[in-house]
Amino acid sequence: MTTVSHTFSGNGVVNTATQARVRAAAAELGYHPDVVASGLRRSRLGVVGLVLRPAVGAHPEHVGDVDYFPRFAGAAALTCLEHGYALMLVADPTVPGGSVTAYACDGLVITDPVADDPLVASLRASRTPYTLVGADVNDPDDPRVVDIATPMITDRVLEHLAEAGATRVALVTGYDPIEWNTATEQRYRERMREAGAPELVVHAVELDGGEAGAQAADELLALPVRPDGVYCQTSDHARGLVDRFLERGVRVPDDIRVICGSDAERLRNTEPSITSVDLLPEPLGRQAAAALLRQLEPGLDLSVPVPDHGRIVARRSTARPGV
Amino acid sequence: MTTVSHTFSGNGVVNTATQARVRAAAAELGYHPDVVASGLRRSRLGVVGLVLRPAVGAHPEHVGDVDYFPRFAGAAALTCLEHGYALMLVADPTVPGGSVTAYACDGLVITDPVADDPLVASLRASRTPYTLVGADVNDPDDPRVVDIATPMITDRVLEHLAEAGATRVALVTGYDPIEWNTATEQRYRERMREAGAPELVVHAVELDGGEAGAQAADELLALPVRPDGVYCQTSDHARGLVDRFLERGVRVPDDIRVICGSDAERLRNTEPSITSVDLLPEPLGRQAAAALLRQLEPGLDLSVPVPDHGRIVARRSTARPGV
DNA sequence: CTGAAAGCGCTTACAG
DNA sequence: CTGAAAGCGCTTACAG
Repeated sequence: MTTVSHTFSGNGVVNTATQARVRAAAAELGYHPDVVASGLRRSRLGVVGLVLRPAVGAHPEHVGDVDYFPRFAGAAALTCLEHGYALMLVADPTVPGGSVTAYACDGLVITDPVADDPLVASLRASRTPYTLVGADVNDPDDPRVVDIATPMITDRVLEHLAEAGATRVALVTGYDPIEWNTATEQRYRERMREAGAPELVVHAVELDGGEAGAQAADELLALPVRPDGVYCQTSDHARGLVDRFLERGVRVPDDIRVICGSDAERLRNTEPSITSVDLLPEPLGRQAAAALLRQLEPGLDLSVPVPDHGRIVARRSTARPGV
Repeated sequence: MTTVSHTFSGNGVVNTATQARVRAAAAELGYHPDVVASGLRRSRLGVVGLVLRPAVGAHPEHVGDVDYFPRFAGAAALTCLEHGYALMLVADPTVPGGSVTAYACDGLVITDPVADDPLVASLRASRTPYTLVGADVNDPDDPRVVDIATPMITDRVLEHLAEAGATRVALVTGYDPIEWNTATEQRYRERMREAGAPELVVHAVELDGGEAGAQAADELLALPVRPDGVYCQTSDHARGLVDRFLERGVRVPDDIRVICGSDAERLRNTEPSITSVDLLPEPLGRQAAAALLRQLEPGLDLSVPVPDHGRIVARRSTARPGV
């Protein structure tokens, strides 16, 4: 048994000829080592977990912006596979009654952790390696965070709107307490204050985003100073918002320019098409996986490109009027 | 121990009050059942594996059409999570020296199995549940296949080219022995024979697709009868093919119409943009995951929409000349 | 309803 | 270099 174990794990010293005999016998018998038993014994399964926050287990229909998630996961998976790890997409184990599979992973990548994330607390307590994509807003100094550059992206968006001719810009953001929401709002308010402009912020619930976006449109149109530019973070909201504007006879982009914070299919082939930020999830996914693998195996040679953040895809909804 | 095991697994009978005490104690201690140990004992981990064929382990840079894979995996993952399973992206365990993690899964989904796939043979031998996406071309009657409707898609593509004015259509296909390649070629040849048209087939290697596509363009231009329409399956090939056409002064679509068999980012924002088939991987992913989950738990209530196959996204490269 | 005991298939010192 | 043995944390009949 020792010999077989050693030849497959590469741990002990085994005569090459013996190794060959072992492998030949294994092939003949269809034997291969049991990863689960080995994982139990060594407390190491060769699996990286990915949990998507917030709310994937709870509301599977709402995976943030649906175009973002598969691109992120795909890139992370390839990075893992290249280094002998599998990537497992797991449900949040802290939701009551939920699957606890996540705890089987050697480490976890968590996208968009919520404030005081209970899962992060639990991982810390059990000393499980983890990497966050976007910071816990109540713990901005955790070093195990992949930067998503929210303030810089906010700046770029506001500049783009200004160049498109907007002078009074509103923000439509969500309620989930994740960096993407809170840091965007914070930066937006800073910039408005610096410019002496009014801070026009509307919050929209994440669930049923189309309807929530329409309501946000109504709220914006009811403001004493009507905005002529809107930064709307999620694509569900942006879609509902623009449709409601049009219903009510408000022209996009002529009366109000709209930019969405996360690119998605539903922004492309519509009238008008909606400008958005491509968050470039692939390099982020590679980055996050690499950061975790480095914790799992400090010796690993992992060079991944440092991502650029937030490329703006200009579409009709921010074209200069008359263009 | 029995009591704790039973309260967490729901297997035996435990007094509700006792259950509450067990859970309270567990919460206080930070205890949760070890999925790996339980998996070892029960030979069931609660994990569905997904292996992407061909060649992901071997050539990670070449994941077929890169837009297809994450969309498929994302949809499959959501279906699994909704039913308490995790989805694990695993490397092919039959490649020598590769990770053997795939065998830890309760069942596997395999996309684009190659002819006489050794992994499929090994799963059959070990009676591991599996679902194939696209048939093994040497075993077309395996019932555990999710249909990818290659002949129907081929028909639609040829009709689209005909409507765009093409009268001599060539096919650029790959070498991998997967249904998508072989069934496309077979159907194409049938249709050409029926129409009394020449069968113009060029094979291009999958690796380094841009260069291979350029070479395919040269081959097509060297034919005695030059085609005026091309069905090019992969987006790498299509991109290289069209670029070479343009370099050599052949106009697309005026001289040759081009349609690509798999939609991808790189076909959209180029001059000319390239018409393609959106293979609608999301419903396929849901379908495949559901088929596997049904094998794992026959009682499961799984209703997934039956997918439509292959929606053609018309772009510039098949516009009627002069339009 | 709850303890004691065997065993899932490995890994890893430890003798031979 | 190769067997025998304990133990990873569960599950599951089996007594109490």
